[in-house]
Amino acid sequence: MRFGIRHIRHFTAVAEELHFRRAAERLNMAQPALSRSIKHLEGQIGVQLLERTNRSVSLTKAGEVFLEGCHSMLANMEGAVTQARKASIGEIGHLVIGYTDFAISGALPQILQDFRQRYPGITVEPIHHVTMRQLEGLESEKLDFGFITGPFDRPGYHGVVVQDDAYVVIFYEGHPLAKKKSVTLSELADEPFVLGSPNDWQHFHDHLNRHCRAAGFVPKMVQQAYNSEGIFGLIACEMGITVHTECAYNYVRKGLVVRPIRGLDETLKTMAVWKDNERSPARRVFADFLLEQAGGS
Amino acid sequence: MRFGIRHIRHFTAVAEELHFRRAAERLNMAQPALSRSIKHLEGQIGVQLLERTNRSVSLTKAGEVFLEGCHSMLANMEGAVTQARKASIGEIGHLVIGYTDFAISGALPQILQDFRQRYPGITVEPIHHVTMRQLEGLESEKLDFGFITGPFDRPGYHGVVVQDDAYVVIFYEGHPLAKKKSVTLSELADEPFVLGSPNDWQHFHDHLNRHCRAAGFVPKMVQQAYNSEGIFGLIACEMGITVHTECAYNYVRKGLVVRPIRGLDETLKTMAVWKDNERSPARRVFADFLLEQAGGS
DNA sequence: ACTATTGATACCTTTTTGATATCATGCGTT
DNA sequence: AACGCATGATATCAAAAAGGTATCAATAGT
Repeated sequence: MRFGIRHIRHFTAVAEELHFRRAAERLNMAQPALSRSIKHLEGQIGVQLLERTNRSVSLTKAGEVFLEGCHSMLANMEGAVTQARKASIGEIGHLVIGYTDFAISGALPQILQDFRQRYPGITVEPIHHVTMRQLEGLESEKLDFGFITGPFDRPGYHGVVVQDDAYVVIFYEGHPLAKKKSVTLSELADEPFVLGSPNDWQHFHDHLNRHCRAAGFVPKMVQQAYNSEGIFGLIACEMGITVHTECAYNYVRKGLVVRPIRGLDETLKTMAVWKDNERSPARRVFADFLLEQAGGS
Repeated sequence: MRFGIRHIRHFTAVAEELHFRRAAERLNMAQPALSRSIKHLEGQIGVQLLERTNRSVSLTKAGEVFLEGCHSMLANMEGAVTQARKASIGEIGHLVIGYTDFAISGALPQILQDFRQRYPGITVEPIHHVTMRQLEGLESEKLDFGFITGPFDRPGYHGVVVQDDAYVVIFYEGHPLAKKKSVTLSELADEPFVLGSPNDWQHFHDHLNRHCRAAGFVPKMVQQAYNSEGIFGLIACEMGITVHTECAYNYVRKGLVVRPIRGLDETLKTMAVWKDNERSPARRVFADFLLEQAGGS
């Protein structure tokens, strides 16, 4: 079966015009070459596709069948080329994106929504992981992007802050301090804390411990949970209080009270981070999108 | 986009081997030619498909996407060629087949069933028409085959008898003659007849009238119907009797009695007829099948 | 630094494709 | 019946595409 796309184009033209000369004109070539081309094609597939009398041309049954095949083949080819071109400029692709509790409670949903609207050809696959696991995923190329708890700066990586949340305290209703409009960290020195498990929330623990140490105490953890929902649940049971970030305003359950922390200027930064990779145009597109969002706002 | 199937084959080989020399071996060609071929392809679609370091080859995202396209394209092409070949030898196709009441009550169902089992690639589309309409359909190529009431012999046409049915009389239960094991035509001379409408049943009428005339009478038609079912229904209402063929044994309703006609050696022949047509391999296949069936039995 | 491996390049040959001129056939017209 | 016109086929030559051989350049492993 030695024939090319050229032959297929020729055949479809003749099959559609049912006229060699007109078909040849349409193909910008001379009629004899076309005759030979068709004959070659027929020879290669071993089937007569056209019935020629000296006055007219008509398709054989096999020709009809083959014509259909030709059409889908040509469409298929155009499609493959178009898709490949789109893939090369990052108009289609797939991104695996890690996120933390803070990211999904904050800026990430809006970012992904905007991005998907602007680049509908790029599918995103968000996966929940704590910061450390995300960094491993990025290193091993299992993740394209991480939305992690900052700060973060590592050679070969890029990052942009997408969230810059002030810390807040979360009380159950009826807690004595809940009556105040705001509290200071040192007021919490003797409170029992409900916190994320140290393994999974390592970054947050580090930040919290640092701030508390600055305020002159070490937080007493009385309960731990595996995610924000769990923490809020335990607080609702009045087992303790916690420090979280202002993104909690969006998600905290009934029966809980959120209060700003007076005198703590530190914030918890959530960053989008990624490794450059020439092989993934979609990744560059998303990176550019993130930088543009950060620069624009 | 000037590239051929050749290029696609080359690319898939390299993409699968991720190695130019091995791919070239697989394609039975030299490595430099392959390198150039791929480069040409990339140039034509304007996208880099392969990432080459001097030590290894890998697919770009665009390459991955295009590879998928190549696979379906190749499959598509193989399929088109195979289908065309099958169509040319009549292994796939479509046949429009006319039939009369006598044919569908007799041999046709078994014939079609056997044929479809043997040539599953050929679809059949049976259409009910009286003999005259079928002959028109054959002439205008709207029908591939007719199953008509014979005899029939016309230049350019072929035919084979598929059914050779003796005539029978159909009485309602309680009719005086129904008590006899058999009757002669002349015994029916004064009976009221229920018959198919002359327009639609022209052939049958001609035969019946001829036989009755030979027996010395003209049948008195008191009711007409448009098909066998209708005739049988009217007889069940005791509006008259009819002459039909022995295929009625298969279908006649309760309350009716079928009796052979003594002394009438004539039969009603149902024939499959068709025009030769070089352009329809499926038609020749079915014709051969019919002739084989007729010859074998 | 040396070797082996890998893809790229240069140069030539073969194959494929196309253009021009011309032929053969059959239909419609005179 | 003869002629002309339209149509596809054939012959021949030229150009383009594709392939082969020899060789180069880069690099990983020793």
